[in-house]
Amino acid sequence: MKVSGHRRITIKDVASAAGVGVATVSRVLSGGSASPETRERVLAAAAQLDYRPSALGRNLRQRRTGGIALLVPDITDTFYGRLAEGVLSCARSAGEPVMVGATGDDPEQEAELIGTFLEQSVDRVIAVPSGDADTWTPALRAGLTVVFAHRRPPGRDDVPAVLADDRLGTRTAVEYLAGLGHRRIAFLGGPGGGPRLRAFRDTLAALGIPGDDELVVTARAARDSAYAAASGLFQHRPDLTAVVAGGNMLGEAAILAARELDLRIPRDVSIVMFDDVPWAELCSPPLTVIAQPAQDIGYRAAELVMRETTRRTRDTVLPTELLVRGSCGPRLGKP
Amino acid sequence: MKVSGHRRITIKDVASAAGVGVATVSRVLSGGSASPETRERVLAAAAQLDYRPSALGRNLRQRRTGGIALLVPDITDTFYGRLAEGVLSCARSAGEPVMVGATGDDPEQEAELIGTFLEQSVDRVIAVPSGDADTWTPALRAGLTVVFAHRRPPGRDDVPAVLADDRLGTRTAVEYLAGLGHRRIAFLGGPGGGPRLRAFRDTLAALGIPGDDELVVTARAARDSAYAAASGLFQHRPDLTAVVAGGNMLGEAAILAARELDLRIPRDVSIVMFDDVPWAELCSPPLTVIAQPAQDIGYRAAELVMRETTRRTRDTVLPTELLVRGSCGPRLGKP
DNA sequence: GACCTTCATGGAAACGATTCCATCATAGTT
DNA sequence: AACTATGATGGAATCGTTTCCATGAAGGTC
Repeated sequence: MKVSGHRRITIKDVASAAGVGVATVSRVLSGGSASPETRERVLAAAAQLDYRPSALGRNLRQRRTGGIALLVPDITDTFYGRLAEGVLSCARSAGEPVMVGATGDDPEQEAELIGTFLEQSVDRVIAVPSGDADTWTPALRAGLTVVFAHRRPPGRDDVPAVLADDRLGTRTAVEYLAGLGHRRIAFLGGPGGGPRLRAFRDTLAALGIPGDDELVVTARAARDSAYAAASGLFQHRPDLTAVVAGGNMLGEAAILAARELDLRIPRDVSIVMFDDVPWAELCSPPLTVIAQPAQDIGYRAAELVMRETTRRTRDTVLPTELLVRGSCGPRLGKP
Repeated sequence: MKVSGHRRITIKDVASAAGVGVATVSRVLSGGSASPETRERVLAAAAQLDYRPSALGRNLRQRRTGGIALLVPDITDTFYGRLAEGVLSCARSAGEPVMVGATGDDPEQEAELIGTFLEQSVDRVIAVPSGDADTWTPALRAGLTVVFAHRRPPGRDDVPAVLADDRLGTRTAVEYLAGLGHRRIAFLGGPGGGPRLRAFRDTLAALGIPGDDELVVTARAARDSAYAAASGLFQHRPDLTAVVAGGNMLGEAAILAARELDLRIPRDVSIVMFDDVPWAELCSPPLTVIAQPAQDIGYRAAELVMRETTRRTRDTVLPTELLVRGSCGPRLGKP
């Protein structure tokens, strides 16, 4: 007695319903050659039975899943949310499923997630990497196609990346602040902010403003760490007049910390934040930001990883834009 | 000549390296019985070869993937971001991969994504549903375990859900506003806001405040639709003195629209928003909100869907909390 | 010593697709 | 008419696991 409840309908069922062999069904369904008449019969049978090919069987045979994995530090961060949306929308149009993992900016968790993906025979990964170059060696050796988004581990130049133009973005921001008369400009960075930090220092140097390592602070990924870093910065260096925040969580922390210490924006301190977020306009004053095309980064990365011909591709660098709103003002005379 | 580049290491390799049969290897690795001595040999061989069982083979044989799929309207929305984070963190501790899909609040896309998941033999789905009860019939008939999060399609009471206490949250907010003297209170809702809207009307009725259908507006999921709805509300009904926004995007739209029309908050109009977001404190005035445990909703839903015994479970309802900040004030005399 | 139970073990059959290859019919060429 | 080229077709192998089942050894009981 068969429980006829919900046995999955397989290609065999379709084959016998259409009175043909399984090979023929497979061929028809994947666009191979078949006589018009047979094709008709097969399609009718498939439709009638509501047949859905099992990805499991296909993947095993082809030893690939076609699936895309996405690794971000924190899906809660709107920047990564937008990036993910870009990936999702590109994958959707290709009908491919996307696995998402959050690493918490922890190389160990990242490695673990890569392991999971490898086990699942995922064959394409888009990652905002947290680990170093070695973390990615196993993945590459296993032959999966990797594209980095938003940043890359130092030294992993054999993997293509889709990046915002951090260098120019930072320079524009610093030049803008310098143009307003600021000299004591702080940089509040997060994990993986190397290129921005370098650009920050280079720009200061180019402008003839002496560097000052105490004006550079790096926070860990968490919100409280960002707040602590910002607060410490303001307290230790009351002479600073401007801050460049290297991400929306850092900007948020800077505003909160400034408010806590009764520093008015932009009168007492000017703030430029990386990443345009919806609430930047809601803030008072509205925040001057360096907008990054987060969604586009995700979309391009997905396109790239699906092309599969990623060996030796030049990096894709997308433009940023300084949106001047109200959080920066001229340096007022603190003698 | 073997290209020894990167052929995947299979259970056969381990078996022959350990000098045992494949069945024994499988048994050892999945905790079956084996003599201590054999177990040792197998484990050693597996470790030495860096063997990773292929999920493909296992899944096919077992006709299940163990994977979890997550369906949200918009991964860009921080509420869903936090919800996703909850799901991800629960799944991570179980070592299970998570597929994520964004429906854009479109039943058609939702149905399509469900189809993709079915094809992938996903067997657990957590969804913030957009479609109606029928959209979910195919999924259920195919035997997959579904848990709804945040809301449920009307009439789908056979599927367990993890929800915030919308009813009480709404009531608390409306009572708070009424306590401040407000009588013309508007409700700005989004897709799937049925329960909240009902609670809104019920509470008004209980307080003896006459309902007014023109004070209830429903927007589509997109940002511009939210803005249009909010703006229209303020323009058509200059007599309203308070707004309950049914989500963070709607709250954002309300603030923007109010500002555009030179309505001051809370002097001219009081605003309570569903969902506590980081920027609520950054706003000026800081926003009074009804906080929802978004991450917890996701986590609980994941726990539930992994228990698999979801048939006939009571809904999980999590508490909300009114956080009074500065966006609500007493009704000022407009005679 | 005969018998039964218990246990470790490995061969082989699934799982559901794709794809190689042999077969056969048909049409085209000489 | 014989032969070849072409194209449709289905059987069977394959992918990497798990799991059923048969086998045989070891140990216990009468």
